[in-house]
This record gives sequence, C-alpha cells and structure tokens, in this order.
Amino acid sequence: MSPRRSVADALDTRARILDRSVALASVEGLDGLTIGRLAADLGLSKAGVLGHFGTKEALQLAALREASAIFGRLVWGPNNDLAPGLVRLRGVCASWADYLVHARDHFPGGCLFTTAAVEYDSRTGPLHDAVARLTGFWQRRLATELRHAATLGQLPADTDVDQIVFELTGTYLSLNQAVQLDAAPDGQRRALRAVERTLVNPPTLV
Amino acid sequence: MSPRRSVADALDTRARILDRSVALASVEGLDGLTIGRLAADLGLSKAGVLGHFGTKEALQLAALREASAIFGRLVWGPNNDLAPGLVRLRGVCASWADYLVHARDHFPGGCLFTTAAVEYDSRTGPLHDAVARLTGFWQRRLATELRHAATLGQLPADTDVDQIVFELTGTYLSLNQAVQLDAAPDGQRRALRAVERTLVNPPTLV
DNA sequence: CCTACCGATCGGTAGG
DNA sequence: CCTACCGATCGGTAGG
Repeated sequence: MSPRRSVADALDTRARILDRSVALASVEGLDGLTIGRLAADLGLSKAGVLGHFGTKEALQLAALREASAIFGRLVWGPNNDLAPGLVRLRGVCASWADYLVHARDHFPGGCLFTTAAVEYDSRTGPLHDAVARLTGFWQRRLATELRHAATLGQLPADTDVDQIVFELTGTYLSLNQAVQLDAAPDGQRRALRAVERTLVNPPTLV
Repeated sequence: MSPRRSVADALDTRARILDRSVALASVEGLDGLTIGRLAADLGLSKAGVLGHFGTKEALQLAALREASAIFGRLVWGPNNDLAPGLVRLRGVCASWADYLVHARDHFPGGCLFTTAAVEYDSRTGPLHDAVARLTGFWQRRLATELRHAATLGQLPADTDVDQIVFELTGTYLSLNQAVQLDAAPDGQRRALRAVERTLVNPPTLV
C-alpha cells in the first residue's frame, strides 16, 4: 500500500509491457515494435519501458518467447492428459485450428509465431536463431507424438514422420493465411480435413 | 550520347530502383524498405529515388507488383504452352518448387510475395488490399486449371477444387519455410511428394 | 520509475 | 536528377 514500488509491482509492469509487445508485434511485426509506441500505450516513459529489458532486441526476444509460451499453453496444454499417439495428436490438431481461428483473442494480428518465422527467416542474428530454435522445438514435439503413434501400431512402422510434419506445417500456414488475409470462413473445416487426409493415408519411407 | 538524361535513361533508373527494392524488401520486408538505404545502394540522392514514385507507399506497391510479375514469369511462364489441365498443373507445381528453392537468385531473402502476404495480412490499407488481390489472382489461376482437369475427366467431376488450392497453398508455404528458415535440403522432394499425394487422392465435395 | 537529452535516421519538400 | 533542408521519431543514455 506504500507508494514505493515493490518487486511485485515491477514484475506486474514487466508483464504488462510483454503483453502489449506481443499484441503490437502480432500486427506490426517484431521489427515494427517501437519503445515509444509501447510507452505511450502503457502510460510509461520510454526509459521506464526499456529499463525492464535493457535493449529493444532483448524485448523482442522476450516477446517471442512469450508467444511461444502462449502457443504451448493453448495448443498443447489442453491435451496433456490425453493418451500419447494419435489420440493426443488429433487433440492438438483440433486445438491448433481453434488457436489460429481465434488467434485475435490473444494476438490482434494473428499468431505472432508465424509472423516472426517469416519476418526473420532470411536474416541473421539472435532473433533469427531464436525463431528457428522455437519452430524446431514444436516440430520435434510433433514428430515425437507421431513416432509414438507408429510404435503403438496406430500408424505403419515405416511411416515417414518428417513428411507428415512437413504437411501439417503447411496445413496450418495455409489456415493462418486463410484466416488472416482472406477472413475465409471455411478455413478451419478445410484445415481439419487436410489433417485427416494426411493421417488416414500416411506417407511411408521410400 | 548527350549528357542530358533521356526518357530511356529515366526508365532504366526506375527499373534499377525497382530491382533493388524487391531485393531489399525480400529480406527486410516492404515496411523495412527505406529510401535512404536504396539511395545509398544505387548511388542516388533520396530525392532522386523518391521522384520516380512520389511516396514510399507507391514504391512499395510497385515493388509488390514487380514481385508478382516475377512469380508469373518464372512459375507460369515456362508452362504456357503445355496442355491445360493436369499436365500444365504439374508443370506449374514443378516450376513453383524450383522457384522457391532457387528464390535467392531473384530475391536474396526468399519469395517477396510470401513475405508480403504475412507482413500485411492483419493491417489495413492499400498494401493489404494489393497483397490480398494478388494472392487471390494466383489462387484463382490455380483453381481454373483444376476445373479444366475436372472437365477433361483427369480429376473426378465432383472434385473439391478449393480444398486442393488450400492444400497446395500450404505445401508451398511449408516449402518456403523449410528453405528459408531451416535450409532443409529435402524440402523440394517433400513438397513435390505432398503435391502428388493431394492430386492422386483428390478430395471431393461433401 | 522519471525528466531531459543525445546523434542518427526517417519520409518528404523546396527550389533548381 | 541534385543540394539543402524540414519536423518527427528512432533506440538509447545520464542522472536521479
């Protein structure tokens, strides 16, 4: 209750900055994020914003990590208790489609993760590396689930797991474009159909 | 031969500016394009650059149109003389994969078209509208080819053309990510395999 | 967390 | 196509 700022207050301010950063970057890109705009939106000084992170790049990296955490919470989190293999995979695919279709609830400009992947795919530096590392992490998570399914006999033993990951990645990139660019109302249905088409006729090695 | 600038010289300068704009924007995004950087790269003054287009937004729109023209020339152009239907479609799909894998020859940062689509998908204004219009144009071109194939009996009469367009869009977005972000050497093979998997088992309506 | 400030760069314009 | 300039904004720092 004292006017002096407590550690908890500081952490709360930091969280508010991060929330707003994710929202802004989802529309303008992580590069389009500016300290001045953040400060104005939050009623802080520029120094007040920057003090929590040090540099703009550190703030961008924190926003990217936050986006990845939101993705994990909304797409994988609700399916943690499902059985490993195809059951959990289908649950994740359904949550993933919901997440992209309702992305605006958390990201006004759509999934920051997708935006950042394209934004930094051909640059060099810490942001490129972080984006590549995080997309790689989630793709390996998907591959692990598919290997579980193959081990359990839910998919052929010689399933080409990497081909499925490639096709699922494409399905959700296409859904993101349909939702964000075209506001296509049938995107979710098409994405879930594409997922089933991939899984029902799984590709095998060679 | 006179030192006075001719109309041809002016058009050549304009073309040089456009080339460089496409190259820079493919890495930094159309928003990351700056007049000062262009001027420095080309040995011109900022006013010299801007004079050809009027405003930065007009330059961005011109660069986007140029990117679409390059896409058409490299992906559809080589297949103009092929038979309409599946033959031409497969030719286009092969050229499209080549185009993305060797995109760096024309776009140092990868297909500007893909980058711009994500960059402006959730903004408003002339650039968003132009991106949506151009991606729509090429998707309709694809749909027309697929309807040709269905009319000719190369695909079932009740083929769900829009579902195939959705899946092909995803395949090439996934290939772009594999090439640009992961430098994946097997991307082209996986993309062409995904195309065949879609076409050999075509989705039908309802 | 603030005020006050730094040099650099932004898009764009005046005038030639 | 140039020089010379405009106000605005950028990321960041000093000092408290």
